[in-house]
Amino acid sequence: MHNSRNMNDAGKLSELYKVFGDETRVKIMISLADGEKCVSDIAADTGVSQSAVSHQLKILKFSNLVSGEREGRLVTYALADDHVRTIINMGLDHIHE
Amino acid sequence: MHNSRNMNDAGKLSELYKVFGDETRVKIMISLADGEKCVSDIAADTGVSQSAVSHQLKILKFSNLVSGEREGRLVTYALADDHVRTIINMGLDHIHE
DNA sequence: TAAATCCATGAATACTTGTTCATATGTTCA
DNA sequence: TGAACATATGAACAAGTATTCATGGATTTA
Repeated sequence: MHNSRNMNDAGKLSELYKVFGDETRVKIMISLADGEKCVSDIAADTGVSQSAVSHQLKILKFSNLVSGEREGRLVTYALADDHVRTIINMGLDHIHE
Repeated sequence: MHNSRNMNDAGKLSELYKVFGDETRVKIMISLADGEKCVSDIAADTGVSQSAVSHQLKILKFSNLVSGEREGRLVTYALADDHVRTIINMGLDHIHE
């Protein structure tokens, strides 16, 4: 017997976790957990090309996991809220146990 | 500057979340959060074909997110531990906020 | 043992998605 | 305004993966 509330949740939940399911995006979020950074610094920190970082930042921003703000010719990105940090940290705990 | 510990973590972390990033697998885990079930009951509960359920259960078991045990001609699956339940519930909290 | 039931699995297909490459847009400064 | 720098973006390509279909393997029971 289907539970439509849960089934609906399953779709939303998988969409959320799908965003965390990419190494580049996780690298970006771990990098930002250190503090806000501009795109080129993220690229340097993660070893991912500027273009790839920019593409992934767009996805992260659309998913409300990071926020971006232009400051001059730089655009500074930051984790959207502590929830993101919590999800990352909980995963790290799971891995390290 | 790369931090090899974090970069390594990023890979493991994304692998973990990737497993949660599929609607069918989330449906299965939500179904199992209700209690252990055999494959055909999971299929009925989620509306996913027996074959697809079986394929995904294999992935979930390999990832140590569920455990399976044959009992006669049935095979009963259950969530591996409370950690899985926690990850699911945390995601649900995030979605419902 | 034969039939029925339950589950697993391999192959094929279709779909999604992440990266690269080239280039466009936006911003500062000389 | 032109040059240089920072970021964004579209197209194309490649890689990964979830489902279906058909079938094989395992277990019970008549």
